[in-house]
Amino acid sequence: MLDPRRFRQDPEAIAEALKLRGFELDLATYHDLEDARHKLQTDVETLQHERNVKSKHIGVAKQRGEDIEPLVAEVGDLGARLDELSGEFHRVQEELHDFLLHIPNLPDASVPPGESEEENEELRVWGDRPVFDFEPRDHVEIAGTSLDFEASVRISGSRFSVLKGELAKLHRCLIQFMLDVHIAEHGYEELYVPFIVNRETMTATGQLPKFEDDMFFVRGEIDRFLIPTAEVPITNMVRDQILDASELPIRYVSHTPCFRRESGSHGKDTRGLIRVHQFEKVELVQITHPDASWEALEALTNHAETILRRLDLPYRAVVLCGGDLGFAAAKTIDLEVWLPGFNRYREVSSCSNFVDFQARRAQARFRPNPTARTEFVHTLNGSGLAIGRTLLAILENNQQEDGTVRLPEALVPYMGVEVLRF
RNA sequence: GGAGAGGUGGCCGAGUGGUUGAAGGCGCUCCCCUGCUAAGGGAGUAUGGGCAGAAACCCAUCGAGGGUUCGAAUCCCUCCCUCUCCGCCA
Repeated sequence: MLDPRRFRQDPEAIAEALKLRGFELDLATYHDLEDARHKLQTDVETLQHERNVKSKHIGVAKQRGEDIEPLVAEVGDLGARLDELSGEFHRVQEELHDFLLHIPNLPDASVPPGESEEENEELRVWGDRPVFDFEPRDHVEIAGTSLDFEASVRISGSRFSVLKGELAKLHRCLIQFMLDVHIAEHGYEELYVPFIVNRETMTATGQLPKFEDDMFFVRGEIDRFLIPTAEVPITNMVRDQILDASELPIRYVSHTPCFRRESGSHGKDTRGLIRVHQFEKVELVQITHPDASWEALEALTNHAETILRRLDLPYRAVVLCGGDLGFAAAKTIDLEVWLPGFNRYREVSSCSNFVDFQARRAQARFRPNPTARTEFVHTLNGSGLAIGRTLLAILENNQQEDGTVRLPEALVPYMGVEVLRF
């Protein structure tokens, strides 16, 4: 959520800034709501004050043993008027709050203009794309029967996967490898978290209220959702907390499954492991001091890149343009791995700084020093990395003519072999 | 799933209808005292909002939401959560 004060001060400037991401702010509605809110709040608080004062008089009079009837009569229909006005006030306040919850974060000044991923800006390219003296296959062909979509369709439907044997093991080893690096070398603390979360949690990180249709809903006594990313439970570790400045930065890493409806992507990426309803991810989250978040974004991105480099996977880093930026992000750097089977780069990690946008929704604060007022922390996250896509990148980049796959050195100790045969 | 007990500030904890945003303690901040250490004395110390900030003033908040009342931390209802015992279970 954006700062309501900043909003009040200069809504036009906010509208202008949001244009970069292609968001048209409804200023007329905003002004109507804000004006109504202001008037109602003043009126309601005046009436409440009046009621409080009179009630106190009654209390004092009663204690003295005086007749309180005239005083009670004096209060008259104050309660009724107050009920009516405060009802209206709360309706407007809620409407305004809901309006603000649907507004995306402001793009950082360094975010390039643009409408779609076509206009993302390439930051750097790493590694040599493999050259094959045969026609490279895609991961579905390479994995053969180890990737059993016939089974996953029977079990669940389209956009799920069943991995078998060595392929399933490689999947597990990738998770282990990534966790090991981030914990031992990058200073992250590992978390095990719930995969089913409540509405408040989903609202704090920005998935709700706007993107409810993209989420898997779990029916029950209270509304719950399957997490679309570990960012959701991890960032909510600090929801409603007042941290001590000395606790920052907090670095968490967690491996979780991620569940996505992919509702708007019918017919897109239907082959293989690229876009599925359930996939695994090792996620990095940082909670930082507001002054430290941009530096932290660089560090976090580098932590994710380290995994790609250790796995000898050619990749590039791109800055997302305004139009491609996610709802809650102020700036995002995507890491895209080269996929020979598709002859293109595909996203394996998305590293974002949300500045205080999520923190404000989550009421995640810290105290700069023992006597100071609280301030919102900054939150960041990035995949380190998406497991399924990394897995297929390894298959496709390291395939050999005979259909075997040579493992990157970093994985050999985990797998116990150097070459996989499917 | 059954029975019971609870949810109050950073923490512990008092408070069953009236100047209670909340006693007391711990912790923390500042000051004083003390030749180190230990200890002592004083003052301060919730969050958000009205309102960019400061002061003053005002409003809201005692798990959440409703209700009763002139007035609710306190009474009533619904929900959520925690703990104890029993049952069940990996």
